[in-house]
Amino acid sequence: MDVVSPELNSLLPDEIMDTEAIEDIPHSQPDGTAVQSEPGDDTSVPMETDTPAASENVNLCPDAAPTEHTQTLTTSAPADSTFSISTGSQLPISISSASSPLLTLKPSMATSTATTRTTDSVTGTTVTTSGLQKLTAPFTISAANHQIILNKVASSQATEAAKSAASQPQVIKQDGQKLLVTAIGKSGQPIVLQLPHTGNKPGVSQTVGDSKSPAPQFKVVTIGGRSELKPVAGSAGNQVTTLQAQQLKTLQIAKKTPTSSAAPIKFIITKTVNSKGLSPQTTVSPVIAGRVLTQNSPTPSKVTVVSVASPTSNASQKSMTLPVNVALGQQILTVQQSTSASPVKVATSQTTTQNIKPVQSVAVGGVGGSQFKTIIPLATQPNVQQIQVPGSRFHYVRLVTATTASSTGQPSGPSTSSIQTAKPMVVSTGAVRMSVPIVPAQTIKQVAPKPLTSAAVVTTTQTQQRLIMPATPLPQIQPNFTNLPPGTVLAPAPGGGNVGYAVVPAQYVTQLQQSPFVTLASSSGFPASTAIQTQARLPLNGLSTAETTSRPRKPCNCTKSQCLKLYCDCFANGEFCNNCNCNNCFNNLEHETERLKAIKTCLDRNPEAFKPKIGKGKEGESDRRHSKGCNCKRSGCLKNYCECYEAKIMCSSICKCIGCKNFEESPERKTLMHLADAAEVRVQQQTAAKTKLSSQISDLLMRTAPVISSGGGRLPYTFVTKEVLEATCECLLEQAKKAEQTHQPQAEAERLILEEFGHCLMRIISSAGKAKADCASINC
DNA sequence: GAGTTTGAAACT
DNA sequence: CAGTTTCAAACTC
Repeated sequence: MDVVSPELNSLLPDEIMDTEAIEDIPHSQPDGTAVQSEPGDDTSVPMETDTPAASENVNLCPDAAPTEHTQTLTTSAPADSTFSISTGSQLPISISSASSPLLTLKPSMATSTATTRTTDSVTGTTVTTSGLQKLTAPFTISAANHQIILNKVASSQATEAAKSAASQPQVIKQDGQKLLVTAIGKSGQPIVLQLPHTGNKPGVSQTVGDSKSPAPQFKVVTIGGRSELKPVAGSAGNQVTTLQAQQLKTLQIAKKTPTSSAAPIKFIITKTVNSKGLSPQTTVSPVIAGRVLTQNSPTPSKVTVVSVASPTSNASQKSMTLPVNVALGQQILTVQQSTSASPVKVATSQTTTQNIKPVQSVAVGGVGGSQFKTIIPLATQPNVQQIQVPGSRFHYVRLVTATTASSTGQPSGPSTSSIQTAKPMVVSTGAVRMSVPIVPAQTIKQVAPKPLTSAAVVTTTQTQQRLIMPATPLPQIQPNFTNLPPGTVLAPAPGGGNVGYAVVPAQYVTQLQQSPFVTLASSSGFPASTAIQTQARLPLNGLSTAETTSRPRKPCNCTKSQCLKLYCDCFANGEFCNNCNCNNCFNNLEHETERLKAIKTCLDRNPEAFKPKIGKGKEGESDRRHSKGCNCKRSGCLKNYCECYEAKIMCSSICKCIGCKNFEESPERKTLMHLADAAEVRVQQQTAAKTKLSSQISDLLMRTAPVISSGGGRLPYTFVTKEVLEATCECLLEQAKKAEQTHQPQAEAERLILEEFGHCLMRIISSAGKAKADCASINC
């Protein structure tokens, strides 16, 4: 299976994290395509925050004994001890194990994430591990010091070396219980994760979660960003299991600096913890840029997520009560890098038999079976997993089909562990998974488009969706993220098994979910009920969010541009054409390749092509002005031909217009504005009147429906309904009370009541007349 | 709705 | 960078 090229991966925001299920082959994608890593994939997948390649290939455990207390990760990989994690036909990830002490997790697609679903060998609980993304981290596991060193695949050479040695079992030593993660930050400083020492010797089964052995803890350390511990509620189904093998951790570590985003930080953590032999002291010691965070947990079986270098840590440290199973000792930590320094929201898919509400679970699988399971309650439905990335303007939603998201646990005995069966790990491929930023129903602050390499974070209320990302491997296309329009949504492109992400306007997510594509691409069928709700939009060309939100974009009518040029407003706004009148439209997912080329062309021509034209003006000038200015010659800049006028801003000094009348003192402009205002008021009034009338008519029609049905030859409207009678009577009674309270004479009271009755009759007649006329107009 | 006008985008 | 062409929206009838 083809994989997305590293170049393409480099284009994808690191925040985009998707998880795919890792399954046994029997649970693999319907087509059975297991992604195999390609040599070319071993080449460094460029990441903007990568440390120099030379330093990425890490071998931090020279003293590691290759065979001591180790188990191969790919127990059943027949030929090369390589198991592939296929993240679906579009998001393949392969993990190649090397026989050397170095254990290489090599996602063939950097942006792919993996959701590993394994079946606990003992408890039979199915656990889903999410979070492999951009996992280009060959890591070594030190047998001497309990360290696991994760690092990116710096070069193909390293990977090839790892591959060549794949025939040999992976050696993971548990002596140190230290976990070293490198290449996470730009600084190149490794992160050392100190694995908990359970005190148990390797190979000795230990029950985790019971009264004797508290649940193991592991700490997830992030570089930069605030920390927020994602509570992971262990469920009753998290039974204690005995581990015999490595434990897999998948960490997603954001690199970006924390932002003002209110989105909680979450991690996608997949961990297969082999707490056996680990000392009771659970310590995660990340070394970040020389900083070492060491936190000791009194309860070795507890998982702690710690955010490092989080200046704005507002979330209390929460412990994830993970029922970590005691196992032989080695841990596999996969670090999912993100350019965001802020931690990312953990999104893991839960697939258990437990009666748990929408949850996301961390599935843990190991040679000895699943070691623990993490259940993360979700606010959203199981099939729509939101991934909020603080520090990013994106909100991601992972669309998970029922195959993986809601798959039931596989009751399996101790001998049915998927990993134990040594079958290639294959991420559920048939499922449609998308990591797409979405804007929740409520408008949130988002981060303006910034270079991924930039640590600066600019918050903005803009929520406009733009499209930029390639869905197919297009190495030659490298959009300038600096100029990318905000609000990019990533989604897997349809139809292609080798495609990665497609840039989808956020609102298109809903479209996708409801479109046949999703249904077709999804092996299990994607519930349409997971539609994402309303989404805010960015100010468009200076218009406020409210304006753009309340006013749907006009459909384009392009005929010759294929909607792949800036002539097309949809394309220019970074949106897919939807409900447009265009012909031969290529501005859709089906033509993602062409579209991406067009995007690149536009960006090459004008790096700011997708930036809003209306921006902040110079100091002393209007707050809003056209970025380039207009060039009007004949319209006097008083027609919508003029982009300044269209944006309801005045021309500025940078405009090159001739005969401009779009300035402050222009009488023509004032007149036009007044007329426009008056017209707008009229339109609003008319709209309100129509709305009110329609409502009334609808109400009347509903009330009179039985009468209509029983019709006869009578007037189709019987307005003297029970409700009308009651209302009339109430009016009359009220009038009588009023007369009584005011001590009116009886004659006067009767007069008032009759008068009120007359008013009621008039209202009834009036309504009847209107309804009749309107009904006649609509052939009622 | 068809035709015209207009100016931005694209092209040379 | 300037001139020309293309294009689709805005506008007019």
